[in-house]
Amino acid sequence: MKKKISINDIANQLGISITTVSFILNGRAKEKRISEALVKKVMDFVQEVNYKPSSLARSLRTGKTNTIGLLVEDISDPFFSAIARSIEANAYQNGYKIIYSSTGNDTEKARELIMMYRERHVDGYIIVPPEGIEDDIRSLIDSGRPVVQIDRYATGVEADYVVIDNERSAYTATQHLIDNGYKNVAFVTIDSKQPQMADRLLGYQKAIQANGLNAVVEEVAYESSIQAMQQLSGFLDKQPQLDAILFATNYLCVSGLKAMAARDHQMLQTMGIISFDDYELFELHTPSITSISQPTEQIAEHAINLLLTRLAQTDTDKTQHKIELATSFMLRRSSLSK
Amino acid sequence: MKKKISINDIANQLGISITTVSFILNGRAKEKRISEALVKKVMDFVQEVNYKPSSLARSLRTGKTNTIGLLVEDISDPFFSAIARSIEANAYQNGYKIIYSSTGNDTEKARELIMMYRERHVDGYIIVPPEGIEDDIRSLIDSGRPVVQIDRYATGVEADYVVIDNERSAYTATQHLIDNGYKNVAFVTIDSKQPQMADRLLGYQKAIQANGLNAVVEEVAYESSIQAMQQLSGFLDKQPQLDAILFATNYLCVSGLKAMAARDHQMLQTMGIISFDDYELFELHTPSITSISQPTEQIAEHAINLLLTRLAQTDTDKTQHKIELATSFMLRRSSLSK
DNA sequence: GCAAATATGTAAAACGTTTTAGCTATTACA
DNA sequence: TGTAATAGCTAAAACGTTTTACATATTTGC
Repeated sequence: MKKKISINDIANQLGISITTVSFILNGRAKEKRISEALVKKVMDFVQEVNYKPSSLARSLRTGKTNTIGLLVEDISDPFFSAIARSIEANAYQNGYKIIYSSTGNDTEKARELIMMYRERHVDGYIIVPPEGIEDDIRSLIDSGRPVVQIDRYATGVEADYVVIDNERSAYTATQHLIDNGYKNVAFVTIDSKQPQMADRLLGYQKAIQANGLNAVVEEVAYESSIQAMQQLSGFLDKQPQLDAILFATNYLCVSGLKAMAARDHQMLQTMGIISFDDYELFELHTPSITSISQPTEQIAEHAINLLLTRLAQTDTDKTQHKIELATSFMLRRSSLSK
Repeated sequence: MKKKISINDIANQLGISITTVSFILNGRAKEKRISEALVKKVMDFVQEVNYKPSSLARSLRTGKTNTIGLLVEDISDPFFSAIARSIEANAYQNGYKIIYSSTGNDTEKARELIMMYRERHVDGYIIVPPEGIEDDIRSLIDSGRPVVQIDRYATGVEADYVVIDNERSAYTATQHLIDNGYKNVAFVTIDSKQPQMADRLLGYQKAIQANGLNAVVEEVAYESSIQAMQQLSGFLDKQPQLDAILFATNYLCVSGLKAMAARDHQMLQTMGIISFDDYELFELHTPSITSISQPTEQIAEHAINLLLTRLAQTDTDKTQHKIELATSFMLRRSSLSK
């Protein structure tokens, strides 16, 4: 348990000033005209004693922590963990570390977490914003801390975001079902008014309307898989005419699949099913499930790039960057027609 | 973009010393006999200006960052992300933040990450150790930094760990297959000599031997799902006598399922299948797949508790804590008998 | 031979806390 | 009245960096 060595120790042992050591360590030797000989001497010594600067002290002085705060809804959700993985890889390549948390889509928790991140002097934020977090995000922006939102965005806040084309994706999927002969297409979503869900609903509605069909929308107050499954089971009972369902999220679809499997295995074969968010399960399921796949790597890449750009520029550019990515349609089930 | 306020500003504005403010903020007012009146005055002021102490400065002074470094193999793996989620929840309740990374089971990357964590003065470590990381972990322990390993452990290192009873789980699963009439049970694993895999193999071998059967072991050099699927497809070709397979990890099983589905759908119905690590997919798969489910919350809870205990005690207790948890057998497939 | 330019380096402040050691005024006690 | 105890508060060092502003010696140009 040897004592940690500091820049001071180095300076003392070498009989030079800590300023010199600092300059050398920060690669400003040429600029500061430090002799090659001294540079070598210091570097060798640093190597020998395996000195590592304290990022704490450095951060205190410079005001930069090289840390990015990542706030997702649930890190154990495959969609978010895939994004987290990509963000992490990108960030590390650029010398940034990630500190993450799950909000559980709870506004109060998210608010607390943002406060914690602030106290820790996180340099930038990547946030999946829950409802009601608008002011907190605005406050971050106003105090010069860059924020990039992903998956959805807080309305009325001029923070960058990268999302997918929800309305078009939902429209295309619905139209696809209709084109394949389904006439009673339902939309199963969660009870959220956030834009990503609103847009999906809108896309569905427009497609239904364009084809002169009847819209059937079921909002699930998702708490647990079991509870959702029960609600959906009841829904299926009440709407026996349905021949297809578009699910707004992958976990809703999973609950739906469970509900159908539990009540009537035949239904799984005949029902037209499409889900938002791809999932390994959908590929292997019998029958396999067509899905709207989100480009997680692209989302992560755009988000981190936006953030790094903001972090690099000193002047606070006020123009908001809005990125809307296309989804890819994972057409699986050849049985996707009547 | 108002200036950040410091303890100094408070002291100045109130005409008192920063020492006093610090004592009050740290709840040491009574102990230090600060008058109630002054305490209130300071507290009110702090509230009013919404002062938040800089954790950086505090950490620099105290040497504690209240941060835990989490190093898993891959945060986007459902098993690890579930653990991460539980660890996160527990840590936050105790005032700790998590900073995480994925090693990809790459020793060099893990080594770098540990160095970064060190530089950042992470208080404690929770690590899924790759092979060859023994010295680095030992070095952490020797310098008084607590480390808890999960899922597996570096051999010959006296660091706490929490794992599952791999040998027994594999034995039980193998025996279960045999009890149900399967006679040619293979074990599909990855090409790793790490203890968790070695123990699974051992459990399988002992069960096979106890029943006087022949062991068939396939080691997959897992790189991608596709590549694993191809290798397994070849394996199935070469071993037509097989009637059951025990998979050492869930992703191997998924690759196996894909391989079987691609070549011969009938095989899926007749083959006895059990996989390590439960996965939502296994429940919904047709037929559903029996699995050995790891208690992720328990693993997380034990890990964080071990770590917090170490962090709390000042004396460096050298006794190593080894926790081995039981798995639960998710018996799914009623067809799990010939 | 002397001013200016250049080469090589350093002292000290600052970042925002915590904590040790101590100071002054009042009260208690005999 | 003199001394000890207590109540209430504070000065200053320390944590480990970065950075501004300057110091000293050497070389160059003429």
